[in-house]
Amino acid sequence: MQMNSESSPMARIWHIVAMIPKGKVYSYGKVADLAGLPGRARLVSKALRAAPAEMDLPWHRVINSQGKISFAEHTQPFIEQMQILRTEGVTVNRGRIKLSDYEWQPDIATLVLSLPY
DNA sequence: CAGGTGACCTTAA
DNA sequence: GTTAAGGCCACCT
Repeated sequence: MQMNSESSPMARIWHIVAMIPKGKVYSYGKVADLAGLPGRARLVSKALRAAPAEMDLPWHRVINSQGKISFAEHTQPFIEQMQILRTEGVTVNRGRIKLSDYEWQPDIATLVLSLPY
């Protein structure tokens, strides 16, 4: 999906989230950074809520900077996110994920080629 | 316009 | 390992 430099902030966020590989996770803040929106992590959560279901965006791979699922524990969304991550091979304990094991390490070259110039 | 609220982040203790 | 404060920004009362 190639985009021009006029793509909306939300579209750029979706684009980055779609690049997170199965079995990996990435934080709201870092997604915002790669989308060219430093300091706007909250916009990422908004974008995930607003994403059309048909996009099949891997929203579950986005967690907070402390390596935890951001939904409140024991809530339905929390449980759902944890279950999906586990089916992808991610170990989750009490909503915590070890970033040293599962954080996405984006490839700069690939990234540059897929972003607007 | 003035708060309050979030699927947030960094820093400092 | 925590938590608290301050910052942040889009939205809603």
